[in-house]
Amino acid sequence: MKTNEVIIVDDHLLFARSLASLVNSYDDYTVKFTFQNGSELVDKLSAGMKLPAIILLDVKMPVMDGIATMKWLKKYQPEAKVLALSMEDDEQTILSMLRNGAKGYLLKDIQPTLLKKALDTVIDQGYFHTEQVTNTLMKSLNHDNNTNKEIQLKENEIRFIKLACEEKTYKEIADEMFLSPKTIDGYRHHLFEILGVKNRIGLVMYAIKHKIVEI
Amino acid sequence: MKTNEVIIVDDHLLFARSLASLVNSYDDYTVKFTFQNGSELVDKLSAGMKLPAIILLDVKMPVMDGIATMKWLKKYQPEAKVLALSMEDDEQTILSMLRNGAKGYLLKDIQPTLLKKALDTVIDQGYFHTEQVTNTLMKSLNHDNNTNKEIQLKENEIRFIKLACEEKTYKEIADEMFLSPKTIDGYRHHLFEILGVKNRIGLVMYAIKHKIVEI
DNA sequence: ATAAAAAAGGGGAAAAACACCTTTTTTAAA
DNA sequence: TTTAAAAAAGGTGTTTTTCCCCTTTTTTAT
Repeated sequence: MKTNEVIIVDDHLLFARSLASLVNSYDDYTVKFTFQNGSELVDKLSAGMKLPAIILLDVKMPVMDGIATMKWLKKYQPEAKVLALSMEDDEQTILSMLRNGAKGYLLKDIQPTLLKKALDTVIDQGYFHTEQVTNTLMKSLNHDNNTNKEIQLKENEIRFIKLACEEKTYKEIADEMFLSPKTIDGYRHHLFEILGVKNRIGLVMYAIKHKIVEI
Repeated sequence: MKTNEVIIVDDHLLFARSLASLVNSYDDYTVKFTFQNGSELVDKLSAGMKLPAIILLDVKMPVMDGIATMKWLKKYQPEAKVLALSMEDDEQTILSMLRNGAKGYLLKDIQPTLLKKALDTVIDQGYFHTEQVTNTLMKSLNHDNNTNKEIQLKENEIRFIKLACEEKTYKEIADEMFLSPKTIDGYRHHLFEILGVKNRIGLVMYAIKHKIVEI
């Protein structure tokens, strides 16, 4: 039987190493490499490394995270079969990974046997989704409003949001951004509208939920 | 050579299982149990199970998290040797675990070989601390102010903070808590003072940092 | 060239922040 | 067990910030 090559990308070395030994214990899978972040993977692929059968990709990583990695893969290696593997179970993250082509999304609290099944199913059918993740997605689809549709924020808007999460007045933010307070007021108003929030508190909560600011 | 019993407490089954096989590969350590949360551990200890040589305890868990578990152990099983094992690297969490008696705090991105060293050192010397964690603690000690000293919030203050993280006016919060807006203003003022924040934004950020509100 | 957006601004209402000040309730100590 | 101190709750009013509506100018893109 031919063995399927697996690459693990996870900054938690302890986990990555442990996971590797688990995967290696399956006799039709072999871990070829473990990388600590997306950019190590991208470097190797850019240097001509051939795609493995499956990439197990963590979402939350420093340097180049799961979503950034998926975006790169979607563009330059769309054939890559990626299983996202993460403890982040928020809609936004899951949606983002799947939108960018992940073949499945496993939460790290799954039963170990499920990993084997996921690997097999991705090899056979090209995708694998747990009930848990499917439920999350369904919930998000039936969400009263459309919290979906990726909102693309401008550079200045992001700068503004970050400052709005600090204990600053809009006047101070305006000074720091070398803009008129009225322009800041415009940013504020526009963001309230497109993000569907009512006040600065809502803006801050949005920023945190969507990881625009790190806590 | 006698083998040291280890118990792993971690809700991420995949990780727990993988970690167990890693620990079992050391010939002087044996994983006796893996539990999914603190309360499973507490149940077994309450039922008379004897303490293992070392407990590897995750911090972020549903049901009964690491800090709650440490508090229980401190009270009822102060002899327990616990190594906290977590990806949370924020001061507050680390401090809280160590204050409650953890013998060490390992971040999940450590080199796998360091785990063995940590286990050995805890057995031999009773504690083990990485440079990384020591640095975090030092930084917190030298922190301009005293962000330390666990602040004990009252029930009503916590209720208020949670509502303050929603897009509500103080008037609405007062109504919801059946209190005068002026009492709410008192809470606000008092919290600003004891938490060292300047405005409601600061309060919200504090609440999130200290996990008073879930996001 | 023209439309769309970003930036800047005026004026005003509402909410938040702040400053004192009073009464009641709880807690701790004499 | 009274008394002092501290915490909780409420009152009135001022200043500052936030929020909202609407207009003009400047920049950007088609």
